[in-house]
Amino acid sequence: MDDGCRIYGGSDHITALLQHNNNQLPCSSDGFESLWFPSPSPSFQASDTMVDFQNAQGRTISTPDGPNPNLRPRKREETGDDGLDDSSHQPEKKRRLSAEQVQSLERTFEVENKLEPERKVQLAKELGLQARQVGIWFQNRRARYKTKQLEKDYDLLKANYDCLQTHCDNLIKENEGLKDEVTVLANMLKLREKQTVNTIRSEPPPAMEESEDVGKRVTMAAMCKQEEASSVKSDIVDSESPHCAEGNHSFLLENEEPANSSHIFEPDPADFSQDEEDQHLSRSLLSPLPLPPPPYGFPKLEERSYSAADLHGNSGCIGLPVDDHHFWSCFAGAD
DNA sequence: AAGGTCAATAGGTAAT
DNA sequence: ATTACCTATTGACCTT
Repeated sequence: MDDGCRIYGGSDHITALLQHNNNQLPCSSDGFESLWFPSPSPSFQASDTMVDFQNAQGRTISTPDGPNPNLRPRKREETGDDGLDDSSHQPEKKRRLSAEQVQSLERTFEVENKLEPERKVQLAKELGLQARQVGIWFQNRRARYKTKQLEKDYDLLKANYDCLQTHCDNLIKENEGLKDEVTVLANMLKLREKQTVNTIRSEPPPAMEESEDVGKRVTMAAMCKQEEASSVKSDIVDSESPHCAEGNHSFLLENEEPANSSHIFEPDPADFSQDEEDQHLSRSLLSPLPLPPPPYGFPKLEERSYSAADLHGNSGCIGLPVDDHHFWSCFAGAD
């Protein structure tokens, strides 16, 4: 917002009105119903924390909040347009609220981050402030809280991202290791096949006729092929099972019996449970994470439901469905 | 003097 | 149209 926005078209009019016609005050029907002018108020507890906008005219106008000795006229109840040009009176002096006032406001904010109009007026009376000041304080306080919360959310998301990144890297490494293992085992099988063929060739059966001999050889070669195929297949399957980590590949190399497919594909309860685990993990990793809304679409305070507990920092899984809390709980340490 | 904090302002939006 | 709220911003004050 540049200074150009601060050229008050309406306020110039009002200022001129005040300066040139002391007895003509803006009435409430023109949208300036909250206008008032400073004057000492018996009920007001003077405080050096108050903003002092002593008006030169020293006039008073009644408002729903009563005469305000501190503040410049405003168009709207809480944050509306200013009714006066700054250049028309003394320079504004901002004063901070006293520690007691802030303390009380903070206490109230912990209970209710938004105030009912009646409560606002009551609190203002208690603290010797204008209701509008209380409203502005709550407004700014909500903004501060939201900023802080955004920072927290960002830190949490970043920690979650880093965690997932690490997990992903580990999986990639593990996958590469398993691929290497498959390659090594496949090469070993090829070597073994060659050795088998050489053995058959070097030991021809003595009492076998030529045609019978050829037939046998073809059959044996076929069996070898079948064995090779089964072994490789089972190896790949097993590499994805827990047996892989237990080093059971040696079974395939040491066992002289042909590969038994019924054994290889025998359903193993452990495999099932592992599959379920893997599938669950895959779902967790592949499905879109239940991320909180992006910053540009940050939910309104009402939507976020700023409860008292929330205000105390219990919002570890902000915006997440309850079901997702289990998943996110693995990052609990990140907070 | 620079940078941070905070009360206050300006303008926009949604609900009524 | 009014109202309450939000966001961005200003400007006074304070701390370093």
